[in-house]
Amino acid sequence: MELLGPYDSKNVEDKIYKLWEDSGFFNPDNLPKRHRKPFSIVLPPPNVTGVLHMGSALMVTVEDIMIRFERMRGKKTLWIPGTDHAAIATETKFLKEKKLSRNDFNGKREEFFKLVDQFATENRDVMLNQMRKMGASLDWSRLAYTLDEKRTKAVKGAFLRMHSAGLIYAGERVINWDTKGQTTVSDVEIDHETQKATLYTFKYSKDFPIAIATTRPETKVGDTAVAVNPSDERYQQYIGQTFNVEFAGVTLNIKVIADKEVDPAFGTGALGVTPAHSLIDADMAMRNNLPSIQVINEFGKMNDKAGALVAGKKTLEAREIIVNYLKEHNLIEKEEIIDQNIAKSSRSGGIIEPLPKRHQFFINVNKPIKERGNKTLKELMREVIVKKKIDILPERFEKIYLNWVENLRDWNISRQIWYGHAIPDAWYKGEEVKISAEKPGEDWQRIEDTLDTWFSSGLWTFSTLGWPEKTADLKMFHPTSVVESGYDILTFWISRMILMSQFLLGDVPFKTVYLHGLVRDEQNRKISKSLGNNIDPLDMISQYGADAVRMAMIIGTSVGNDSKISQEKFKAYKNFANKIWNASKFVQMNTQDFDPKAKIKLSADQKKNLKELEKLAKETTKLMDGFKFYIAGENMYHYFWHTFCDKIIEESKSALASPEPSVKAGTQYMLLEILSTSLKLMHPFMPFITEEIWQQMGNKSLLMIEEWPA
RNA sequence: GGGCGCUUAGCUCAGUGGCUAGAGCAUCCCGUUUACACCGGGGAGGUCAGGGGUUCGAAUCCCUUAGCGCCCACCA
Repeated sequence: MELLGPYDSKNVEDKIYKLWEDSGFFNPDNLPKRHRKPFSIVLPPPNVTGVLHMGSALMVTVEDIMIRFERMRGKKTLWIPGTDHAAIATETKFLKEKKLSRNDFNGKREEFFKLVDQFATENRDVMLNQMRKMGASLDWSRLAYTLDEKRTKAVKGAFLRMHSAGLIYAGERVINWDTKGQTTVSDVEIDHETQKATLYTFKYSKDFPIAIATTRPETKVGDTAVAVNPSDERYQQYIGQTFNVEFAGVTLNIKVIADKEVDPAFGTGALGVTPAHSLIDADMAMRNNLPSIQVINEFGKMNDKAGALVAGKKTLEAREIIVNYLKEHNLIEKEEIIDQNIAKSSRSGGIIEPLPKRHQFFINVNKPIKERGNKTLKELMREVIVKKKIDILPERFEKIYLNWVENLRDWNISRQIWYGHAIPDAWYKGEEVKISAEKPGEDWQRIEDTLDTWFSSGLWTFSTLGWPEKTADLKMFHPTSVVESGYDILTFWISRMILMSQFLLGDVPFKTVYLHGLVRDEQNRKISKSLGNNIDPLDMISQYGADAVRMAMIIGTSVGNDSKISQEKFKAYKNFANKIWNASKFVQMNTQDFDPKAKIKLSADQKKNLKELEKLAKETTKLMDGFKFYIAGENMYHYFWHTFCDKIIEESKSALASPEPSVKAGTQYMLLEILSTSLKLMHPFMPFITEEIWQQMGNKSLLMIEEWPA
C-alpha cells in the first residue's frame, strides 16, 4: 500500500510512460490477439522546428483519448508520429537563428541542405519528448518525417504519376510572388488586409478616348489593353480598335477589348488590362490573345520596361511619380478613397506581387481524369463529402470546405527555396519544360525549384504507411479512421490529403475529420509568440501534472469551437487527480482483507450503485463514439467526485464497520468494482494516475490494454 | 461582395422538441478525530441577446432585428 500523501505526478509520470513504452503496446503489432480490427490516426505532423504549444497539447490529448479508448475496446490501434519539414518556415528560421542568408552559400545547395536538416533534427527530438510528457501513446517505431528517404520516394512517385496523368503541368504563368520571402506562394498562403486606397480615374493621354480607374497607377505602364463589358453601349464604337499612346515615358499599344468579366458599374466601366501583374488581367489576356509586359521585378521594383521615369523605383515611389505625371498633364478626372484588399504572404508578411514566372508547376484541378471516371480533382474532392464518404465534425465545416472547393483554382506547387523536395526529374530549355529521368539533351538544365511543403504532407496518411510500396501496413491501416486537426488547416492540409488520396489511391484518406478549435487565453486572444501569452504545456505539466493538463485541454472544448485556457482550469483538475488518489487510498485501506471468495451481501442501494455504474459506462461509450469527449470527461469527473466519493464512499463507511462479514465483504466488493471500472473509464483522459493506481492495486496487467467496461 | 457561426449564472462553457435549464471556476454561510482543506454540507445567482411565428410543449425549429467573430473572394 503505497498511496501516501497527496498525489505527486512527478514521481509517477516518467515511470509509467516507460512502463508503457517497454510493454511495446504502442505498436499494434505487439497487441494481444483480441485486438483485430484496425483503428488508425496519423498525427498531424508539427513543424519540425516547432515547440509544443497549447494547440498541440489539445491535439495530442484528443488523439490520445481516441487511441486509448479504441485500444481498450480491442481495436488494433496505430497512431503514427511524425514531423513536417515545413520548407519555408524552417528555412527562414534556420537563416534567422544562424544569422545567415542564402547568398552566403554561393549556390552550394547540398551543404545548405545538410545544415538545415541537422538544425531540424535537433529541434525535432525536443518536441517529440514533449509529446511523451503528455502521455501520447504514439508508435515511435513508425516515426516519419516529410523529408526522409521513404517520404521522398512517395513524393517522387506521386509527382510522376500525377504528371503522366496530365494533372501536373508547367509553364509561364502569373503567380503570387512573395517579395519578402522571394518565392511563389499558393492561393491559400495569402492573407488579405483591408486598407484605404485612392482610386484614380484618368486617361493615359489626352488623345485616348476612354478613362480608366485604378488604385495602382504604376502598373499602367504595363498595360496592353482596355477592357469593357461587351454590352456597355458607351464604348461599343471603340471595341477592336488599337491605340498607340504616350504615357509616362513609355509608348503603350492599347487594344480595346470586350470581356464579360468587366463590371460596367465600377469606375468608368473600363479596365486597364495589365496582363503581367494581375491574375484576372492575365486570364483576360489569355482569352483575348494580348501581349504581356512585365514592369515590376521580383524585388517589388519597376524594371527597365517601365520606362525611364520610374525604372528602379519601388512600386510605391513609382505610384507617386505616375500620379504627379498625371496631375502635370491634367489627366486625372477623379480621385476617391476606397477600401481595398491587399494581399500579403501569411508566412513572411511580405506584399504579394502578381508577376509572370517561367517553369511554374501547377496541379490542374479541372482536368477530367480517365482512371477516375473522368472526374476532375475538384469533383472528386467535392464528392467524398457530398456522398458522405468522409464526415467532417462539426458538420458546418463541410459547408466551408465545399465552398472552398467550388472556388478552387489550379495549385501552384513550385517554390523558389532550397529546403524541401526537389521537383523530380524537371528540366528546362528556354521556355520548354520536360520531365525526364535523364538529362534530355545538351542545352537542357535542371529546374531547381522545390515543392510546396503541403504537397508532401498531402500524402501523409499513406506515405507514413509505406506507399508507394504495397505494404501490409497500408493494407491494414488505410484509409485511416480519423484525422484530427485544427480547423485552421482544413484547406491547407485536410483538403490536400483528400485530393492526393483520391487520385493516387482512388480512396478516401480517412473516414472522419475531427476539427478542434483554437486555444485562446483568458482575454480571448489567439495564443501567439508576438503577444507573449503562450502558456507552455510543459510548465503546466510540471506544476499540475500531465493528467490535469489533459483534462483542462479537453473539458469545455466542444468540437470545432475555440476554447479558453487559464491557470484555474489546470488547478481544478489537479485537485481532481488528488481526489482520485485519495479515494483510491480509502478503498485500498478498507479492502486489504477482502477475500474474493467470501460470501457477499449487497444492500438494495449498493446494487443500485452498481447498476448506475453500468449505465454510466454505457453512456460514456456512446459519447466517446460520438466524439463527445468533453461531455464524457465531465460526466466521469462528476460521477467520481460527487457520486462515488461524496455519496457511495460516505455511505459505505458504516457498512464497512458491520459485524456481519457478508455485508462488509459486499461493500468491499462494490467499492473495488466501482473503483476499477472508474479507472478504466477515466484512463483515456487521465492515463498516468489511473495506471499508477491500477498497478498499486496489484494488477499484473496494464490498465492501458484492459478491456473497456461497456 | 459571397458563405459560416456565436450571443445561456459574475467568468469559461455544456445542453439540437419534453421532468423545476446544467457543470467547472469564482462568491456567500456552516463544518476541522482517522481517504482527501488539493476537503465536506448548504445557499445565492439565469425573461437562455431583442421581437415575431410554428407546436400540446421552444434555449432547442422557422422568420426578423441588433451586437460579435470567422472563412472565402482577381471590383480593377
